[in-house]
Amino acid sequence: MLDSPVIGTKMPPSITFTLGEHRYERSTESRVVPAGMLAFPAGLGNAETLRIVEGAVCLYQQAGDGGRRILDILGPGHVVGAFLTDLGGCNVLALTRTRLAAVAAPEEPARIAEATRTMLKRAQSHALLLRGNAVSERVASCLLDLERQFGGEFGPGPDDETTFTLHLTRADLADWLGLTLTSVSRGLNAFKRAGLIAFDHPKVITIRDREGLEALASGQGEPTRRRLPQAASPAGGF
Amino acid sequence: MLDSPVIGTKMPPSITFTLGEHRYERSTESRVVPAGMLAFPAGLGNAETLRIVEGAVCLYQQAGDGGRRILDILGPGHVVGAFLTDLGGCNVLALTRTRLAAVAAPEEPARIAEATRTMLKRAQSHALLLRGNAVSERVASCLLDLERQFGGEFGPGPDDETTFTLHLTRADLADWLGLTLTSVSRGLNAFKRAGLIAFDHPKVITIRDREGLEALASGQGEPTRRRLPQAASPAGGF
DNA sequence: CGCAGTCTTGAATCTCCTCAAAAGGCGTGG
DNA sequence: CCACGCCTTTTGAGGAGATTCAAGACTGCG
Repeated sequence: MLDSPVIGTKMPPSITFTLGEHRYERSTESRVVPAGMLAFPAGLGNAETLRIVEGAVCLYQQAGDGGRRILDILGPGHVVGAFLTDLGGCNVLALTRTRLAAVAAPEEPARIAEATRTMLKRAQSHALLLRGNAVSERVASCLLDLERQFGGEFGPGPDDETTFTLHLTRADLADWLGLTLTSVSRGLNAFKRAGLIAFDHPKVITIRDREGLEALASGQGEPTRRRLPQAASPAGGF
Repeated sequence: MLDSPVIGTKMPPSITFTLGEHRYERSTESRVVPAGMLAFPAGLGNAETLRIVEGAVCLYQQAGDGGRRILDILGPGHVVGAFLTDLGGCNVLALTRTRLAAVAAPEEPARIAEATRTMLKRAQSHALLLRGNAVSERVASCLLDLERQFGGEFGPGPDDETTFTLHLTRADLADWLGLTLTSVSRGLNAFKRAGLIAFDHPKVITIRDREGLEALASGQGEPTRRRLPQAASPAGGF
């Protein structure tokens, strides 16, 4: 298991303790959660609102048949808390070693309101993405989102290329995007062959042609399976 | 165009005025918007927060190519306002003659916060619906949602059947559900043949077998095209 | 080194979409 | 009142894309 060293040099004194089989680290300012662990385990102060400082989490629902249903992937800057998990019986799972900072009490209500708006917008965008888009559009869109969230990790490379770590498996990606594992893999490799992205290790992605991906993500690409009907009636009457 | 008579007998004195080519009706307590008209036209006091008293509206984005992208359908009880439309450049369109009541100033912030949470939950549910479900599941789920929202119109019929008015065209439904017009029509008629629903007029739907629809909506029905991959890794690791 | 999990790739099937045409409903005007 | 046109809805046939099933390659770990 991870040794949970304190990252950075100016961290306040922290305490490390064990809950179940996992070790948590906590201080007055931030908390570190190892990969694969819930960010809000029972007994850790569930009511807290936390801001992701580094790492990645996924917001998911536990389906009845044991499968996960990933609602969103959140990186640094996003605010999570009971206001999210209470909404639909969701969980917040750390996809990698994630550091979270408590949101100060005086500004907590405003942060929660802002985060709720942000999540609503993301959920609407995601619904639109899933509404009628082909594999290539879904994969392109999610790559761009993940790049925006995690692209700062290694800094920009030559020729405006960005490399980031994919914290999800192909199966997770498929779950999030409403596709199958094989379709995601095919999509990623098609992009790779087309020179839009590059990857040697399946979890380290380099964006090589952002404009090309954006064109695909917005449905401007070659006319693949468009599920959009012709424009609706001008005045949706009865 | 409609004559905009005041519905009900205990309405407060109202004023009627014309904006563009449409006639609006307004009072200190409520406002009536005809079908096909925006609920927040410029010049009508955009900043107001309104609660739907009766009728139906759709929340949609105007796509670049002129098509609509319907995000949600909202019936009585839902709260709409600038907090929604500002989020993603959306519009709120009345699908039928709709009466809206202003939310009183003292309780407005709380209502907005509550409505934002409600809309987030709806958006997440919708994304999950669109994430991996077949035509029958999408149509069944949306019928149940519309029944919950508009089923009180005619009251329950015999044998627990509920009849409601479908304020949307098949094209609108297809847009909302990420399908095509023909697929929606096929789905509805398949349900009709199966005895799950009934309709003579295409806009007046009777729910005849709610449990059957619920089984379909939750994916418990006959194993149609399930896009769910096998359960993800237990600890989503790297 | 072997194992378990992940990722890639191939072939066949199936669902849904596209294109197309006909039927039904509604308002307008004769 | 009926005929006409427009829009909506229904239904059919064919094809494209994604899924399913299945096998093999790769990675990381014990």
